[in-house]
Amino acid sequence: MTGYALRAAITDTLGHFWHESFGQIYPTITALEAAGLLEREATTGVGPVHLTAAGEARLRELLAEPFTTPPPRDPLLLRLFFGRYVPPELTQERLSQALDAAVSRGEEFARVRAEIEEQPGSPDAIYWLMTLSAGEHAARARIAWAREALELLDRHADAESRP
Amino acid sequence: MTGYALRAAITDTLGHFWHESFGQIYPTITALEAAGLLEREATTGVGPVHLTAAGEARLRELLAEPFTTPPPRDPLLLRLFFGRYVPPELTQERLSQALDAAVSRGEEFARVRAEIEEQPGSPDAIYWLMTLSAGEHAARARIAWAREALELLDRHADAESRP
DNA sequence: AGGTACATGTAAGTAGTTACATGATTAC
DNA sequence: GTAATCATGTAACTACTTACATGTACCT
Repeated sequence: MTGYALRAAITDTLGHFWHESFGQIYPTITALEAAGLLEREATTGVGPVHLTAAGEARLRELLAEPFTTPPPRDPLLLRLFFGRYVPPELTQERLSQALDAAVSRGEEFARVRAEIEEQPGSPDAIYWLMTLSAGEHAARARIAWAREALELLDRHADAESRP
Repeated sequence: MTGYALRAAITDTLGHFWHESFGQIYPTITALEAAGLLEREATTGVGPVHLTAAGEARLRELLAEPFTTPPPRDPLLLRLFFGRYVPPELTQERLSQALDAAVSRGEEFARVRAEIEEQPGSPDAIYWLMTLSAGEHAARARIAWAREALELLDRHADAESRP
C-alpha cells in the first residue's frame, strides 16, 4: 500500500489503540526500503510498497520480542484529581464529555464487530475480535465510571448547598 | 516538598494514571522558581519548595484550561492484533501477564480505597475517590477482557488441533 | 564499614508532533 | 473549474527518557 493508505488503514482498524502521523510514516518507509525490508511496486521511487521476505521475517521477530508499556499519562484524570482547584461545573462538564465520547466509541465498536463477523473464518479474525473486545470492555467501564462519578459529584454539590 | 518527595508522592498517589521522571522534575522546579511560582524554604538553593500565591493562581488557571488527549498507543494490543505472526503460546502468555497485572492493580486499589475512607471529610476526598474509581473500573474491565480472550484463544486452539 | 534511602542535577539521545510545502487525480 | 481526496515529504520543535555523576544521612 501507499504511505497514505497505510495511515488510513491504521486509523480505521487500529484507531482505538494505535496511531501514526505522516511525519513518522514517510521517513520510516524510506528507511525500511533502504534496509531491504520494503519494496516499491514501481521503480519511480514513489507509490505502493509491500514487505519483502526479509521484511516479513523482521516483522515476526519484532512482534515476538518483549516490550515495555509506556508510563501512564491521563490528562483527564489529572484534572479531576485536582478538582478542588476548579469550579465543580467544569469537572461535571469534563465528565459529561468523557461519557459521551465513550458512548460514541461503544457504538463504533458495535459497527466494527458486525463487519468482522460478516466474514468469518479469516485467520486474523480471532485476533481482531480480541483487540476489539478490549475496546468494548474499556468503553463500557468508562461509561459506568463516568455515570457513577457524575452522580457522586451531584450528591456532593447537594450536600454542600444545604448543610 | 523536595523534588525527591514530589516524585514519591506522584508515584504513590497518581501512579495509576500519571508519571514524572527526575529529568523532568528538577529542571521544572528551577524554571518555576525563576518565574516566581515556587519558593525555596531555605536560601541555600536546594531543599523543600512550595507554591507561591502566584504559583497557586497559575495552577488554577492551568487546571481550568482545555486539554487534549494524546493519541493512543497500546503496545500489548498492537501485538495481539498481529497475533497470526507469532506462536499462539506467546499470545497466551501475554494475556496471562496482563491478567495478573490487572488483578494486582485491583488489589492495590482496594488498599488505597480503605486508606482514603479512613479520613472522611477531606475536601479532596471526592476527587481522589473519582480517579481511584476510574482505576477500579478499568482494572475490572481488563480482568474480564483478559479472561474472555484467553478462553477464546483456548477454544480456537482446540478447533485447530482437531478439525 | 557498608548498604539503603534521600537528594539533585545534567547531557545525550529518542520519539514524536505540527506546520509547512507541493502537486496529482477524481468527483461534482 | 473547483473542491475534496490522494499523495509525499521536510524542518523545527517539544517532550521525555535514560544514563551518568555526585553527594549526604541514617541504619546496623
